[in-house]
Amino acid sequence: MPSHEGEDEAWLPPEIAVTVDLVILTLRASVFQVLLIERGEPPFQGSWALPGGFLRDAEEDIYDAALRELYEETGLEAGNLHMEQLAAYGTPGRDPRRRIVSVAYLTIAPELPEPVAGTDAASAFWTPVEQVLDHQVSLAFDHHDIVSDAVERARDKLERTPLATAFVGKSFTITDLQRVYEAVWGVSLDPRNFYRKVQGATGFIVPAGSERRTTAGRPARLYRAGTARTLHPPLTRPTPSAAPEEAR
Amino acid sequence: MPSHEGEDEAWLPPEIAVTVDLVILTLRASVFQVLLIERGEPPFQGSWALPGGFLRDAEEDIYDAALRELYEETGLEAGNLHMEQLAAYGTPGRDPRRRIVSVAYLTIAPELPEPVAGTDAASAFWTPVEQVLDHQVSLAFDHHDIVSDAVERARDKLERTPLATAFVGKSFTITDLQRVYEAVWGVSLDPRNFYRKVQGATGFIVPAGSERRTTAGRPARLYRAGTARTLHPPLTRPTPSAAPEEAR
DNA sequence: GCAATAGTGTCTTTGAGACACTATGGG
DNA sequence: CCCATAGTGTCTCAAAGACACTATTGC
Repeated sequence: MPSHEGEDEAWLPPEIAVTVDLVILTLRASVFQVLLIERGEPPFQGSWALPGGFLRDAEEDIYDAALRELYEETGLEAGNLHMEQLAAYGTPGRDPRRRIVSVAYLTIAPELPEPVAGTDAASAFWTPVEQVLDHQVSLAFDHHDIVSDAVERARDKLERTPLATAFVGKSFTITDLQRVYEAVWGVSLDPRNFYRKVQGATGFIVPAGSERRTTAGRPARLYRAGTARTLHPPLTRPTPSAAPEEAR
Repeated sequence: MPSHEGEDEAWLPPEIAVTVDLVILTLRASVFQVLLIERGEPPFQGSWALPGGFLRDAEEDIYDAALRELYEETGLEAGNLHMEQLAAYGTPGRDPRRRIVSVAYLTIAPELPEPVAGTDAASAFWTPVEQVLDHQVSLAFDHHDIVSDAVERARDKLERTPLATAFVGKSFTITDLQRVYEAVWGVSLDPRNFYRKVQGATGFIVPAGSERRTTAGRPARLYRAGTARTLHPPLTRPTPSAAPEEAR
């Protein structure tokens, strides 16, 4: 990597501020929801946005910063939570104040006992993902795009990874899992075929002993997540383009 | 996003340098290769590394910076090339000089007429991907991890997107495509089944008129990439874990 | 008994993999 | 003719989707 574009010796790289943005997804009452906050400061004061913030200092790891923001915004601890990096967003002008590169994280949380607890609880709330995707609510910065990317990533990973188990508690029924797939994919699935496929995916779920009583009907067996990191065979999503004819 | 961790008013976000790193993948003589350079400056002077560099200034878009580096290192222009963001890498200490966040890009190039042309051609060379994955060559910084992630991404996208067409020229034969899959996945495929699957994937390839003569054998029909953005049905990779039994 | 949910079995169609065969070029 | 590569057909098995049926609870 010789000389930087042939500039003079005094050339120094531009100094840029780095933030993390969190797309925290969950199911609440079988509805696929994302955590949003109302911004208390400019820019976009009063607008809705993803939780997030600047790296605390030049020594903080990006992943650690995401964990820290997660805790500050929701009170959630790292344990048992799925969090993975989504992408970096750094278009000049995405923040009107200054140049910022934001690293977005995708976080999946099981349904929580209380709406949202944490430092900024007052201004944080769950919103149906569909309302964001449909532009029924508009978000600050490029956060709409980030949510879109995160949802697409989640939908995709449901097919070939046990990600769905991150949406439910340690023990869950097969019907619980089905609700995850239905809510995230926005489809309805045949429970009998779903049973067969989930059971057939090696290492996806393993029996967890007891049963769960429900208000009505036969009690369901409980399962917990298996050790598989990928699903064989995968749980394929019903093709949204029902008949992909004529691709010319 | 109220007060930043309750620090005093004078808190300012840390200033961080942003770089781009390019994982440029291609097939050369049916071998899956990645473009590496020999570093001419510290740190890691003399080591092999991915091409890349700092953002030129605070107004340069990250994607544009990746395009610029691509041109500077290889002479390749944006057109007809596949380039997508891979991920951000920002572990403190990954660069011994200072804190750096690097945004890696995955680039797929068709086999090029000459080895590598460009500003830094002298120090750039193609290396078999397998040698990098196997640690037969070691790379500066965390570039080994970046290459691993890039290869995994490419392998994955071959299954469900027409990414393979980015490895070949505008016109190609089905056998050309098969060589891409075989080299990237590191497997050998049955040409007859491959034919059926590629032809059956709607919008993957469309006939391109003429035929191509080869040194021996029947001339092959030429195709060009179709308009499909995803493959239905997908071209599934032979399960590397042949029999994923006993996932407990 | 009835309502409601959990779980099983069976049939049909589709696609994957194995592999025999035909087609068309150059020597 | 032979060799090499291109392309087709056929069989078997696995998995997806549709859907009838049985099982176990609360009332």
